[in-house]
Amino acid sequence: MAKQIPIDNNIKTLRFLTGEMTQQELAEQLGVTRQTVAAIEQRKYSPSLEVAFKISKIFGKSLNEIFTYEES
Amino acid sequence: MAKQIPIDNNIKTLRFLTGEMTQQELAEQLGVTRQTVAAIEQRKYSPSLEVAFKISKIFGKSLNEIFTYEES
DNA sequence: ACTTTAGGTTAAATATTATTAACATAGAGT
DNA sequence: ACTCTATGTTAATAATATTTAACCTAAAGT
Repeated sequence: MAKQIPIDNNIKTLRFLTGEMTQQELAEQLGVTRQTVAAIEQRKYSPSLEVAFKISKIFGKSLNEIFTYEES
Repeated sequence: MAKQIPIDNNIKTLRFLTGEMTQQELAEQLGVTRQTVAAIEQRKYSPSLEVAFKISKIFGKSLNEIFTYEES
């Protein structure tokens, strides 16, 4: 199990609430690769603010509704 | 004038609304350097989500109250 | 059994963000 | 005029995010 970063997200849940959207479809809308979406969902690393904003826009949620910062 | 990234912020304003906080003081609270704070304020690049969350916490504002994404 | 699709995972390369040190300017205070 | 303090700026480097390609498994459809 690889190390996780301290920022959690509910992208995976939101994908399924949005018509069974696949990682691939989300990636295309974001302009990133499928592996990047997978890595973000698994908290391998946190996305750039720009990608975070695009995700936020796609799901119609505020940044804070999607991402949460877990204090160490 | 160097290129600007598409994410705006009002960190500079918030610093002054918070007891004349300097870039140096903010940088120390964030655990980054003064130059990083200066670069972010001038939109040289957007901060990592983690740094963005720390800024958000220091000023007691949501991410969307501090950062805005400007559509191209 | 075969094929397709979704997703997990890894390694190596590239792009972007952040650090450090240095030098510059402008304003305030003495 | 001199001295701080805050800030802007640049170059080189380090750290992190993202890409690309590859291989793997599981589930569903045929």
